[in-house]
Amino acid sequence: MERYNPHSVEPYWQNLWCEKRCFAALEDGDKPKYYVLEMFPYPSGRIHIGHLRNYTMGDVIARYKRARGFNVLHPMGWDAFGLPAENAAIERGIHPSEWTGRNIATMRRQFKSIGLAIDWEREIATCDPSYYRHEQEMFIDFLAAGLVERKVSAVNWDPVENTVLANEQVIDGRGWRSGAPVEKRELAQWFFKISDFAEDLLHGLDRLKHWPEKVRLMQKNWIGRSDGMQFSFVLEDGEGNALDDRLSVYTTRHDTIFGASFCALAAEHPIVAKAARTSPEVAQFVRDCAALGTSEEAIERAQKKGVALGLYALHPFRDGVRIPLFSANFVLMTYGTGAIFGCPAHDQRDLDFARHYGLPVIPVVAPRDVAPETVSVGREALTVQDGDAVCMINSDFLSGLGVAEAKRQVARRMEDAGIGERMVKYRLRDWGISRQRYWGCPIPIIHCPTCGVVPVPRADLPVILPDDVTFDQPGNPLECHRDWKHVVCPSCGGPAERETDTFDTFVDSSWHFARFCSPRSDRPVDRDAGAYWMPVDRYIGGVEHAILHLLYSRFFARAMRRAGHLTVDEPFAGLFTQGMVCHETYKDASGNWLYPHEVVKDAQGARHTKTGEAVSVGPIEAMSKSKRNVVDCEEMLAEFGADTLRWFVLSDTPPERDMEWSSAGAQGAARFIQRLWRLVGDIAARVGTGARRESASFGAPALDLRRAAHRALDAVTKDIENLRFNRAIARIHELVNVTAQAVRDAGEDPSPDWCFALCEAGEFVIAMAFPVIPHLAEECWRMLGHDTLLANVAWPKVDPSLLVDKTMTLAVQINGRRRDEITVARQAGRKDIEVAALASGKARRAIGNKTVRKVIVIPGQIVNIVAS
RNA sequence: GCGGGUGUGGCGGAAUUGGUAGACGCGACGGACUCAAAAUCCGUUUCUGGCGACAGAGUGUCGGUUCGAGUCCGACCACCCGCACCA
Repeated sequence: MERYNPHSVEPYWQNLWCEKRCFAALEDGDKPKYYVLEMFPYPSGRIHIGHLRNYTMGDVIARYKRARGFNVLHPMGWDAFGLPAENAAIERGIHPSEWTGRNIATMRRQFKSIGLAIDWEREIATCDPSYYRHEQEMFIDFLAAGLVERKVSAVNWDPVENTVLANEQVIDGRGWRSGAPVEKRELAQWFFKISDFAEDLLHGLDRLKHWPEKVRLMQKNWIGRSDGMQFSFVLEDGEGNALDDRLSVYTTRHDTIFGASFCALAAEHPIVAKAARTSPEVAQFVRDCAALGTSEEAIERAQKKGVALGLYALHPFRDGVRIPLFSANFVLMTYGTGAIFGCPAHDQRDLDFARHYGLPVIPVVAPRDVAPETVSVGREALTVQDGDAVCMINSDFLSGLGVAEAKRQVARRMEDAGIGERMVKYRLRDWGISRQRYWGCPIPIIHCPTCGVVPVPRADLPVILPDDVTFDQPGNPLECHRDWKHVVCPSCGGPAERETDTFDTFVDSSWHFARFCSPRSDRPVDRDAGAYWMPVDRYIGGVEHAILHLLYSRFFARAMRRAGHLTVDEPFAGLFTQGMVCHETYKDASGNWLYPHEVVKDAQGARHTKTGEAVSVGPIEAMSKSKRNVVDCEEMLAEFGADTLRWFVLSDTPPERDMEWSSAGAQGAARFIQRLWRLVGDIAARVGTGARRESASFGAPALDLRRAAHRALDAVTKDIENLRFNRAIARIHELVNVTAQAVRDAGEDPSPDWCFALCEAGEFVIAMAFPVIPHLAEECWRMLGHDTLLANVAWPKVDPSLLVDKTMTLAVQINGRRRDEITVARQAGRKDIEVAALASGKARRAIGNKTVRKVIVIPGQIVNIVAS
């Protein structure tokens, strides 16, 4: 028999699906909608195996949901702005738009060759002015709605390149390209006020039932709500003279106020700056802190250091108690008020600091059953959990109270005294969106010397990125462009300058899911289309976007709703985070990374294909260009065809886990493809392609096959619904095995009941495999005599009566140990089962001369005989 | 440090959520077909002992609950991920 040739078959069906517009998303009819979306790719050049796996998962869902009678939206677009295009321009002299355009063309062709059920009519690219003009318009909407702010903020500045660097471009405190030490520079930048939504973004997580718990938790921690209070201390100098300044601190542990033994201020705190004017020691400390750098590593290594300011805070509840003020390097100016009170007894960091500077350590919370005077603190701070078992000690009017009640009392007294108030704070910061880059969406703002900041009038949108820029000098090409930024002020008509910053590319990706609903609309989102398709029912992508992209998108949906563009505020009802594709790593004797195709493995081990030199095999890691452990997707397609690759990347490994690519695995998938093709060929050869009628009666073997087929269909349906593709594939394998055996059993000239059962089993296999291997499935469908497109055929129906057997098989255990298996009628009662189990020879032998004490019968599952 | 997760054959992984551990695939071994190879097909494949029927052990470790534990509870070990001076 000839072999199945994917290279001739696959393009045929791809063209036919395209011609018949099978995957165009329709909004008509009574069907329910389903919106499935994979995170859109950055057009980096070529697709890799990770893309293949990611988009195949979405494709399976899209095809399955279509078969289940949904109107499916499954679009594709390009996250096309970003730094690599500018780097290509600098390194290879190719314009970013040309580089990006070529990559898109290549990747589109590659995606089409893997047979994705995409509505290509809805394709978008974020670098297209027809896309980003709406982004500019929404920025102006958000500005009007008070969701945008301009403020000064620190950036990484490369003094040689004369440009701002992203955090990832700063390596060991130096610019990645220039190698120059990076400076902190204060620049006026645009911010989205995402922190306005902190509470809503936090609460919204509770409703996202179809998100992985892990991602919800990560977002929750990122938003970082804390409930505390902010209050202020009266200050004195060393001689006891009252100061005008008050010291405002934020704490979540106001119950421990009687344990306070110092206050610590960030080096950038205004009171510290004031103290530095008169104290050289403080001034030196401030300089040291500034020089320390801001990398997390540096912060981690730095000792807990501080300097006394010579000032004192007066305890709010205890007359005459003076608490010394320090500036300390572990206090952040950017959180709370930039100042804290330290309670060393119950906080390790405060304790380390207090021990170092010889400050008192007063325990204020202790177990109720311990005498307060016996509580002492050693090297470890006492961790206190709130609860009935602990109470306040050494704390004046709080002593004896529980932690929660103590907090209430302190808050009430401070509020009554007008020195503080309860306050909620968040870790979440506003989203800085200004980038001093060329290849991004221009920020539609004009700076006028007389009118100040003026939004570009809507009639003048889009602000288009100029093509004629050069990359031969450092800095932002838009800044250097000879005339682009020089404009007249739309407000006063005087000379003015355009904003030359562009948006962070996360802005582009924060609303693309909405644009797909109506990609050619002259509004950002057509109201009806948005209301119909949103939210995305299933969003698929890597966990690396668990925080930023997903949080920004959630913010955008809220902001768009406020501006009237959307009717939902959660963009993604369901989220699925898929694992990465990994591969072994290889190095030659001199330590150079090798590509997998440069390595052969045989009995002697791994060696170089050309030199024959021994190769060392390293750990299995995520495919990356730097370690060269990548396989080219197009080469694999040329070798195996799309179906084989699609089948392989979903087999074996659960989709949320990292999988290992291996050529043996791909070959195994290829074998299955051939096997399925032969099986369907065998069935067609035996039963013909004519009409088949359900036989009036089925022989036992044919009925068994039908049962297996319906059981498999039932299981696969549930598995696909739950995205357990590896299990679905295992089930399909099982049915293929059973059906292949049945073909042999049925013989060359099968009876009508066999014909029906064989056909049914074959068609179930094809229909179930279709979402994963659509080309072969279409081909097989036609082999069985159908002239319809399988892409348009409904998912088969399970006959529930075929899911139950006439008999059931139960394990028989003696004292929890399996000894035998019995088969009884499905309707057998507990007593019948017990009798059958006790009659089993093996069971009897295991019982021996022991006495049966008890028999536990779980119908359908197990019998356990307890004997002693 | 804080938070979360995972641990099952040579490997990827199943196990109806407390009920026959190892489905399915990969790899390996044996056999058939072939002059030969590829392809294909049929077996075997958790470990130990035994020719065998069979017996014993077995889901990171130790303990507990239960007629029954991979699954639940407690303690520990190992690895992975996220956040990280957040007051």
